[in-house]
Amino acid sequence: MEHKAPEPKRTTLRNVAAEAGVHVATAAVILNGARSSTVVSPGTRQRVLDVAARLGYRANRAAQTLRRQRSMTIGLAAGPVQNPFFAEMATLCESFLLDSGYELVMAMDAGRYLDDKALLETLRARGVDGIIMWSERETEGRRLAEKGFDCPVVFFGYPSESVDSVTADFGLGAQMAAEHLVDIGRRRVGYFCPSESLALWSGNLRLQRFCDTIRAHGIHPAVFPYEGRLGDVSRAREAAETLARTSDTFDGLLCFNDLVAIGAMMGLRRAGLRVPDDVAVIGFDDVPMASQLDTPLTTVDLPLVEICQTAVSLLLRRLEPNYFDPPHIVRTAPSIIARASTLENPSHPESFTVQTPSRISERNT
Amino acid sequence: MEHKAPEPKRTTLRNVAAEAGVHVATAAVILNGARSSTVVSPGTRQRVLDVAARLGYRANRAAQTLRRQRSMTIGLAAGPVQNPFFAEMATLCESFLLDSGYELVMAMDAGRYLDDKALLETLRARGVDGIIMWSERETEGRRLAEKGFDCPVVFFGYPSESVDSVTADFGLGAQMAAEHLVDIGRRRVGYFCPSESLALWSGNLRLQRFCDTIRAHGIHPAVFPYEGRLGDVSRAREAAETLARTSDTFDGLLCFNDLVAIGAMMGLRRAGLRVPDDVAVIGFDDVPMASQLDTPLTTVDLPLVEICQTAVSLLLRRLEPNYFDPPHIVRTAPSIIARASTLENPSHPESFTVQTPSRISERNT
DNA sequence: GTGAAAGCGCTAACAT
DNA sequence: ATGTTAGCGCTTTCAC
Repeated sequence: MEHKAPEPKRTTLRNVAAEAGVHVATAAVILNGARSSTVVSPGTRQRVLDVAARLGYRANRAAQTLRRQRSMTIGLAAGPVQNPFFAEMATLCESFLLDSGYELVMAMDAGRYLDDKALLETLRARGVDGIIMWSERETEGRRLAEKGFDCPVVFFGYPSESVDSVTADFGLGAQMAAEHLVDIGRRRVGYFCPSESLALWSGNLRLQRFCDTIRAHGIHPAVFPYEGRLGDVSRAREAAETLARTSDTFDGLLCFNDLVAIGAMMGLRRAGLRVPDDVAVIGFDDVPMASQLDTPLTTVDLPLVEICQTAVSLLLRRLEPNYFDPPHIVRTAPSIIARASTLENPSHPESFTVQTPSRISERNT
Repeated sequence: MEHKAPEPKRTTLRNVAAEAGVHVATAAVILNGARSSTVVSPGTRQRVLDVAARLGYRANRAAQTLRRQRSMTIGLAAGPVQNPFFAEMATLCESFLLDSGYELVMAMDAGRYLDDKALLETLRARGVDGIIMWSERETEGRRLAEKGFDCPVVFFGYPSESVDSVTADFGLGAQMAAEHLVDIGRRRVGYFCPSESLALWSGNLRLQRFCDTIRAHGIHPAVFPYEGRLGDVSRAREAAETLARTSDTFDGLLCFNDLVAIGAMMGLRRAGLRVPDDVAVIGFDDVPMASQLDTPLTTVDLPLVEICQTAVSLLLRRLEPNYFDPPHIVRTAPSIIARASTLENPSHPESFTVQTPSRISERNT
């Protein structure tokens, strides 16, 4: 039993041209606006436009890409989109790219945890003109990009000598968090993080600077790493619960990120500890859920909008012909958003202050 | 100051062929495995393979797409990836597609809330061979797909007469949830949902069947809609808080989805109500966070893996030449996962049972 | 102001 | 077993 005819062949430029009685080249100039010396008469233009509209013409991207040698797409190689931080990042990048006429294609990886080299290759094979890459460690992909990939790459992560990069001052963030814990009177403070984060540049930075800052206050910091991945709330919860049951040596915790902090708060609570009364908790990223929790979470907020905006413009700049600037390094400053999870007087559970230092954004040439 | 030379031109099939001393066509058969009558001698094959590896040859997708008239990509038009349900859906679809040699391109929409017609067009313009579309309402996009788009489309949503669709029995889910609330002794039960959901097929289904089921038990159900979007936890929280402060006519709540339920629980708690003691709460979707909450959430779990798997195979089937079956409708059954948010005796906060009816998957011809 | 022609990189039917 | 040929749909330089 036949249901439908084979698909209607798509309208091509040739069809439009024929129907309008002009040459394909003319139609091309009118419809796909190649900047050309060609000027067309208003009459012809309108006629072609009309015909195109009537026939529902849409340019064939593959053909355009092949001919123009650029696809007007940019690839994003980041973490799994299940992590709200990366979901947000993807959305922001896409938004800024669209403003410039580009489209975003994601190397989603289907949770297969390919190495980032494969991600890069996949993206390039898909014909992207450039790549925004979350790069937090010395990986094969990073090395590949650094020694000169066949399309421009921008890192979001730690600075590179040979590739544009945009980075956030995670150290400062950790310092602010540490000082905040001390400010509210906590003296037995620790850093709680999944093992995966220890391999990351920013993970180490957070850890180091947190400890340094705490020590500068004459306090001995504790570090509580647990076996787990960055976005795994349930591992964080289990680990925190275990930790709380086997040790009571802390009253303040900086967590690697908000997801970890959310897990931690739940684990602590299951173990009978109260947040912030017994333990103050701080996260990183300000994911949407953070402000909605029963105990809203104090967090170090990265200027993600600025980060994505910058990454996009750096990349698009590289795409301009005859642009051979040395690599840029753009640094952005985090801010701390204080909420109930670090409230001094936990009687009313709303956020009490938002401390936002002016953002620095310097350029290093 | 010059930083790097213009990009190295990519290795093309012609380069490889020349270097290996064979014709491009031969190289094409060897490297890009076009199914052809052509058989090559092992010697030549190896030589070409070696050269290709040495030169780092990768096929130009645009050229292949243009020539083959298929891109080996499938588009996904669904909700925003910030919603964990859609993030999961995207990941699953991508995974199944990869298994079949296809890639997933997402119409992410950058939070611009384009109508789905525009989404479809965007995807098609990007050259996808087929589209998986979340379709829960009579929209322009749905109509466009139903009257015959120029590539196959599969709906995830409610059944269509002219397009393949996969759907979950949301009605059954709502019924199970309603009965569960009654079972645990709740008598003043309501349905809590964002206004956006009322426009959705499944939203109405949940609402209707919930009310019907409740009435069948001789109880008068309440409906609490609030102004808001599907994935907006904060609006749900505010609405629930307001509701709790202005009315105490409920002790059991079915929420449109888990995100709404999470917001609801927080709002209720802020208003001084306890979950499940004062109000039992149920969600839909079983998002990862649901099981991790302080009060783990009872939820109606959709067989998302099965749904995505099915959508992918239906779509790929349509792509086969000479396949003209009438539209398929595949229905999947939800199950209810009972956790602490509906515990009868809320003394210990772990999940106490997982009730999973066998899944039905029928086909309608 | 418009048309002609060449070709982007690859594939598939056909010839040898 | 390999080479020839003819484009896929579009852009761009150049000629008219």
